[in-house]
Amino acid sequence: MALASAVLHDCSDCPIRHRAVCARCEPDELDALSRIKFYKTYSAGQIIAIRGEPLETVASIVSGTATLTRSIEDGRTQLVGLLLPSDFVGRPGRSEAQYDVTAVTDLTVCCFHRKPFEDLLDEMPHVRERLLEMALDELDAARDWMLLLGRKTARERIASLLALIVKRSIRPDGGVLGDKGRVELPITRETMANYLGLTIETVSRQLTRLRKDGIIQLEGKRTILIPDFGALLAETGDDDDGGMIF
Amino acid sequence: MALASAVLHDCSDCPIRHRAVCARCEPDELDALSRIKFYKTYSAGQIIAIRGEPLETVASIVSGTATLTRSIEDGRTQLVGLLLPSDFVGRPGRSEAQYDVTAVTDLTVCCFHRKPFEDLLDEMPHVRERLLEMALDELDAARDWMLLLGRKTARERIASLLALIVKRSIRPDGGVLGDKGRVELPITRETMANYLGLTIETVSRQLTRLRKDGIIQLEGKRTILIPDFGALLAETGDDDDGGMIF
DNA sequence: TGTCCGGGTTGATCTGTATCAATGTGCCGT
DNA sequence: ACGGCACATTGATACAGATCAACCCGGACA
Repeated sequence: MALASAVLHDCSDCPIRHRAVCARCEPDELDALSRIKFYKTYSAGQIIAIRGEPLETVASIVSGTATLTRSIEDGRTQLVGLLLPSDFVGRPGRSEAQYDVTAVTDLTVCCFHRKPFEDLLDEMPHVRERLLEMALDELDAARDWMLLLGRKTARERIASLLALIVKRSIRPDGGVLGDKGRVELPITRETMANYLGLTIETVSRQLTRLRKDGIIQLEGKRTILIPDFGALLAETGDDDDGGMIF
Repeated sequence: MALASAVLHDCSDCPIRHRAVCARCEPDELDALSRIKFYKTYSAGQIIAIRGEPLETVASIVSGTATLTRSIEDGRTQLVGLLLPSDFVGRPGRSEAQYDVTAVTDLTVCCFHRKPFEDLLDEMPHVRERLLEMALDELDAARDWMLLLGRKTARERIASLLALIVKRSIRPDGGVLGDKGRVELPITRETMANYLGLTIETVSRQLTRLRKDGIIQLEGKRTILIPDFGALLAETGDDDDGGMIF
């Protein structure tokens, strides 16, 4: 298969590398995708989709951050997915949003209408194969998060989240976004709390504790320096490094 | 496509209906599957796979219950999946177990060696399509569970688990396993606790509270009667009924 | 028939995190 | 330069659920 050695391949003129859609595509397939794709932008805080309401598009995140949330009427909210550039959102075969989707920063997405996208899937079996791999990766990530939510302490949760964001900042090609050891948090304390199943006060307290213990340094509210990534990993409660090599 | 009207189709002589593998298969495809399948049995408590160790098979649960767990060295354990008859376990393309898999009752599984199964996948695109649907369903379930683990109270968690087991006891063809309103718990209090992110003591206490409040009746340790399923659902903390119709 | 043992329940107490409340901080618009 | 506001930190207290501990129950087995 041509292009197979490149794990990810740019989607024609897409400024980012779609993890699912464009990997392993032939040039004519990229053309076919290009004909049905279109871009959309959202501003920070904007609601993209609401659970239960019609959603007739699927999309790749081009830039910015979005969240998937589930919540109960009394206001309790749980973040169930963090969408970063190259992530895919939307489910082939389903015409209603299953989660609330919100832009937490300014956001650009590359969209496809669901129906023509599904038609293309039938012509490009490797895209469906790739979607299956991604879905299984997401499932593994969700189950890791279940361990975090069910059994980890507040401190371990914070450390795990920071480690996750660092790992996600490292591109699959090995390049690093930004300085090594400096993490730009793409989310507020409230979003962190909703991801971790904690309150913002507990998030804040544990961040200061980690700072006082020398595990992290805070540079402003949103930038975190990690002098020793191994020390951070040791705080996550995980046995292993989650498959990272250093 | 023949057999499409039957949502599930028996895999040749399999005593159960595989949700993924055999749905929508043509007779010759069922034959091909039959040639590479084999059965295995485990006794209650037996370990089937260990995270990180080689696992060269995928399988469907025929009868009995198994669990997927993740745990940390200090003993904290989180159940990340409950495997009931017709569930699929194992990941195409991966040769190591990602979770600990344990039989909690006597168990029969229908196995396929990974490699020939993957080869068949390439010849039967609808099986991969079905696997994608299942993976996405599992992902939705995992995310629902994240809401439970992150934000629900102990009482809501117990009610949610009971509701889940009731729902899973209802076959997709509409038939009900066992009496309506009578649930046979396939798992111990410890397993329940590990699924719900609680301790066994809390599980026990909340079950007695639900009993005293008339939501459930306990008949022995493992059998639960639910006089009013709606009342149970009202205790789960969920807005809706999860797509069930009554 | 006794006792052993895994699983379950119940009680007393402890503790990590939530809750309630006050204060700090940076940024934007005017 | 100055409110005003959203976001964040810090402190005091409350409480749900964990922990520690005792006891119960029923089945296996000598």
